[in-house]
Order: sequence, then C-alpha cells, then structure tokens
Amino acid sequence: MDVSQILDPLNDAQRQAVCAEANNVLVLAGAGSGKTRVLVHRIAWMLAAESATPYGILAVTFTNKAAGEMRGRIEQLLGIPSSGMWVGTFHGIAHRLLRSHWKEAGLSQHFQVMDSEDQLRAVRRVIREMGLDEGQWPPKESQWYINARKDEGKRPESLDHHGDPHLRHMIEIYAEYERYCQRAGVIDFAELLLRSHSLWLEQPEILQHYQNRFRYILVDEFQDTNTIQYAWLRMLAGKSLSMFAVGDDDQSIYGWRGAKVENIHQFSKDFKNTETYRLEQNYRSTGNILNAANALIDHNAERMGKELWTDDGEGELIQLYAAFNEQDEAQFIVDKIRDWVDKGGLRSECAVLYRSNAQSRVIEERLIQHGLPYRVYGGLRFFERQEIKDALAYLRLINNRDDDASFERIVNVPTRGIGGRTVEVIRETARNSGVPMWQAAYHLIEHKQLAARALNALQFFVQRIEDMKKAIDGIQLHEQIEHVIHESGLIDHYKKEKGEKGRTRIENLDELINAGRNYDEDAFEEEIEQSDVLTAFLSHASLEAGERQGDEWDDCVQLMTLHSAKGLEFKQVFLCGLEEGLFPHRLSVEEPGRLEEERRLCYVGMTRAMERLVVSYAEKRRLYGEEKFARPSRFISEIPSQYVEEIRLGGSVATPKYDGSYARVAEVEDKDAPVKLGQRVFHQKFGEGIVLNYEGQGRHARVQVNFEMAGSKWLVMEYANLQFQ
DNA sequence: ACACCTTTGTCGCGG
DNA sequence: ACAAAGGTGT
Repeated sequence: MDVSQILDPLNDAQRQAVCAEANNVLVLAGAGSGKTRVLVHRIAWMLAAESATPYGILAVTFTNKAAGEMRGRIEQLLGIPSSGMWVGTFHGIAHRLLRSHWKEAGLSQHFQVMDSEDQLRAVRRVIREMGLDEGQWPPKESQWYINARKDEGKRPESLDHHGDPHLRHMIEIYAEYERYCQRAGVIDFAELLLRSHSLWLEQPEILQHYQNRFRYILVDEFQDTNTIQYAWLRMLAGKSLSMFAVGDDDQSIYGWRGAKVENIHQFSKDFKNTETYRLEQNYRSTGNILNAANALIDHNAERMGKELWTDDGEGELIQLYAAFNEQDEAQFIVDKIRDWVDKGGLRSECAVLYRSNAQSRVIEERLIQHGLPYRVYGGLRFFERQEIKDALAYLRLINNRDDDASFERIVNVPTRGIGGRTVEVIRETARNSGVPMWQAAYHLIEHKQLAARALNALQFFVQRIEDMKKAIDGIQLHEQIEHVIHESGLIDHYKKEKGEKGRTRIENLDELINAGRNYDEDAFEEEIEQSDVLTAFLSHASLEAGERQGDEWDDCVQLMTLHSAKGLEFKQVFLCGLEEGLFPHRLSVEEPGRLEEERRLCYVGMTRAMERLVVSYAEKRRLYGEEKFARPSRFISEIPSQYVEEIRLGGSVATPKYDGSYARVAEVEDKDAPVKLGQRVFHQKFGEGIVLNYEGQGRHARVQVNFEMAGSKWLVMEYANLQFQ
C-alpha cells in the first residue's frame, strides 16, 4: 500500500508518533486528538514500511466496543480483513490463549467463564460450605477482596495475614474459592489474566512461541492497565521489536478496579529506549467546550501536564439547566433532543451520559413517551437476563457436567420436585467424596439413597440432560439451543408467567436462538471445529454479555454511563445528574485520589461533545425509593462561568446554584407544559397548593400539586378544573 | 415441595 | 423501587 495514504491524513505530531523508530513508543494523547487514528495508522505503517506481517501484530484494548472499532478502522484503512492479527480485549486475548493451552494451564477442556453474578454465587456457596456466617462474612466483600488480589497478581499462598484474624479468614475464603473453581472447571474474569500470566511463567516454551510471534504490540488506553495486565505485557514484550502504548493520564477512570496510572510513568523506565510523544491538538470539540474541560481538569493536582487546543472557533456556550427533580430533568433533555431532530439533526448524534446505570430508567420512560427510539449501552445486558442464564446453564451442564453452579441453577428450574432438601443431600454427598454434584447425583440414584419421590425426580432430570446431550450432538448451534430450551421445559415454564414479563422472556429465548444462528456463521468463518462451537459460544456469552443487541444501525438516541462513553464522540452531549453525592459519588468524596478520578470522569464526559454540551442537575431526586435533596455538583462551579449559559424555563421553581454571573441567562418557554412548575393553584376541594411536577401534555396531562391542607396529589388536568393564581 | 408472601439488600463503573 | 433471598402455609 502507498505510504502517502498512511501519512497524509496525519498532523505533524501524529506523523512523528506513527513513524517513530524507537523500539518502544509512548503516546500521550489527549481527548479527541486522534488516538485511535494513530494506533491504526501505526499498524498500517509497520506493515508497509517495517516489513511486519499481520501475523506478528497484537493490538490490545479494554472494552469490546473499542476492539470492534479498531478492527473496523484497520479494515477500512487497509482495505483487507484484519485476519492473522490479534485484535481484542485483554480478557478476550487471555481467553484465547487459555483455550489453546487449557491442558498446560491446568484447566479442564470445557472450562467456562463466570460473570460477576456467577462469581458471587460461587463465593456465597464457598462461605456456606466453610460453615461461616454470611452476615459476618458478606459474600460481596469477599468477592471484592478476591478480585482485588487477583488484579494485583496475588494468589492466596503469597498472601500474609500478619496475625489479623479477619484477613486470615479472607485469605482462607480466597483459597477455598480457588479450589471450588478448579473442581467445577470455571474461571472468573480476573483469573483469565492471572492464569495466562502464570502459564507463561511456568511454561517458558509457550511464552517463547508467543514472544517470537508478536513482535509488534500495541496497547490502547494504557492508563487503565492494572498490575497483572502490565506484568502480562512486560512478559510478552520480552523479544518484541516494538511496543506502542497510547494513553492519557487525564482519562484514567478505572482506579476502582485496580488500574494503575503509574504504569504510564513506569513505562519509560521498564521499556528501554522509549520515545514519548504528545498529541494536544483536538479535532473534536469547540473552543468553549475545550476551555471548560481544561479548566475543570486543572483542579487535579496529580497530572503529567497537557493542555488541549483547537483551531476551531469558540462555538456555542455550554448550557446549564437546574431541574426541579429527575422527571423535570428528563423532560428537559427529551425536549432538547426533539428540538435537535426537528431542526434536521439525527437522533444518533445525541448522547445522554450519566454516572450510574440506574439513572437511565427515567430518561427511557420519557423517550418512550415521546416516541423517540433509543439504545442503552451497559446495564442489564442480554446474556445477563434470568431466562437467558437459565438456558445457558442447561447448555453449560450438557457441555461440562462438572459445572456445579449450572447444576444448582437449573436442577429444579422449571420446578420438578427436587427441593432444597434434596439439593442439600446432593451437595453434601459431593463435598464428602470430593466429586462434582453431577456425579454425586448419579451415585445417589444408583445406591437408592434418596426418598422414592425425590429419587424419581432426580433420575428424570439426569436422564433429560443425557438425552439432550445425545440429541444435540453434531447439529448446528442454533438447533442445539432450540432443542434445549424446548426439551428443558423452559419455554413452557416461562409461558406460564403472567403479563408482559413472560412474553418478553419468550422473546428473549427466541432471540438466543438467533444469536446462535449468527454465531454459527462467525464460527464458520473463523474455522472453529463443529464440536467446539458450543463451548466457544458459551464463553462468548460471558465475555461479551451481549453488547451488540438491538439495531445498531438504526437512528437511536444513545444512552450510556460515563465509563462506557470513553473513546466515543457525539455532536450533542447531555451530561446529567451533576449533584453532590451522585457525581461525584458519595463514596468517592472521602478519598482524595478517588475524587480526582471522578473529576477525570467528568472531563471524559465533557470532551465527548463536538458541538453542544448540555449539563443538568436535579435539586430533588428519588434514590432507593426515597426523595433526596442534593446540592449541585462541585464540578459545575469548577467550570468558569464565561463558558456557560444558564437555561431557565419560564417560571421554573429550580433556583440557580451560585452567584448567577453566567455569560448569559436564557429564558426558554416550555411550549408543551400544561402548567408551570411552582405555579400556585386553587382546587375546589383541596384548596390552595403549588405545582410540583407534571407528565404528559394538553388535556391528558397529569399534574402533581402539593396542597397546603391536603398534601401532595396527582390530578388529571382535564378534570381537576384548577384555577391559576 | 411449592406457591405465595415478607424481608433484605441494592444503585458504583466493565470484562 | 425493585429484585432476589428467606420464610410461611398448604
């Protein structure tokens, strides 16, 4: 391919980084400075000018979304499929290694990956089996402890309790949990990395094979690497010709899961002959947005120092809206999106970003109300739904009979007369003879060590699983899935569930068959052995959790957390819920380091916006089903007021949060509002009151009024006959 | 053993 | 507010 094609679209700084001759290159790339572009063009450069082959290239990212994006852009630039190259997430690549070397890694051939819910169940089970009290040893806490140690690369043997009895128990739980996973043939996310690291450590010839192969390693979002990932990279890079890391310390937002920003500083010490490049020209946002973001991040003390600039004009001011409550906030956002669309904009150019997943619901309801299609990223994902996990558990057990977690999940789903008592006997038997529950069940049936009724039921279950295994041998994946969800009785079981819920569950199970059909095609292309397709699909379900559901190409409003927005850009961005306690989150305020991380998160959110940034907060919000009042986030006051205009709806009850000296105050008439918030009204029966909230429009609108005598009530405008005062 | 009801924990983010 | 875990009555 022509070298000019690779280099011409780049600016000077980008070109220097792409063509760098040093072995090891560290690129400090600010938000919107063309980070992905540099990575992709570097790959093209290595192929064109450095005699690299696709086979020798490994590109690592953190999220599936980023990996997909990179693959797409490589293919776009090179005009060929990225085959031969390994492009994927740390976890995905580690998984691939372990599948190839399951034996050397000490795993069973059909080992399965647990998601965090499965892991929590496993930890709970271990704690119970150890005879510990769940109240005193909360499974959540142990799960957190175990994952944190794994992220640090530490096994229970290498941990010291220093005489602390609490710590000693934690380490024991960790050790017992490891034995459980080993027995059941399952591994958790952190274990993928830890295990592939120790595989290389203990099997030098395997390590050498990969060191010889991957001479060109590229890492995206380097600031998010944790201890074990960094160690993993260092080990692999032993013989590499080029290690190319791209990162931004101002966008380090994964400290809570063990990421070490220090790895950026460490890089040039550990990797000899490192050249560092900085990308500071921003091609994404307007001047105002950029200046505001720069000013915000300047409140952080621990920075490597970097200031974004742009050639573009100032653009619009940042809009700030003080909502009365979360309903009002959602209404405001939806109105602005409708406005955008009315003026010819696309829905997919609008993104609503929030701190925590739970905030999406109110916005979703409002979008539905106005008939705006939307798509939520994250949250409860497809493969995490109850009915899907049930179906997967059947497939897992058929695939690997040692999988106790799956056994327990479905042995009595749908109910078939195997109650808690019987399950306990099976569990006991299994534990006493150190075998999986499946074998224990067999043993109990053979020796008739159960009451006749339970015995029959169990025998029926075991037989059913065996039959299914035989029936699905050699047929296509989607046929296997279809067979299993029918034969297991899951379809009939969920058909019985009343209302909307049951119907969606059946739809989801049908969708699972579809997912299988798609996977069949992928597997064919990737030349996966027919007999391994099921195993691969089940891992895929854990690792990707169904991010790709829904119609990606449809024109949808985009809803996601700030964390999942990293790396993306949108013309119009709504940053909502900027309240003390929510953002920054209350648990982060205590620890100074964590607070800076929250600020970086805010910085990430702001720099997603290309043309328009709208920031909002609610003075009152429902949390845990309770009304809570909050102050505006400190981040709002950290944005210099000259970049901000405040939006006020006519007669809004919400009050401006600080001195009010914004560049501009825009009074906007809310044309659809049936009534103004804060309006005083009179009702025949209830007397005088103040409008707190409303939903809907025109005659069918419902209004919430707080009456002085009668308290708060919801009334329908059409009938209430309110008099305005 | 199971359907139904009450209690409890969660909503802090991703693979 | 909601879902899952735990408890109760049949």
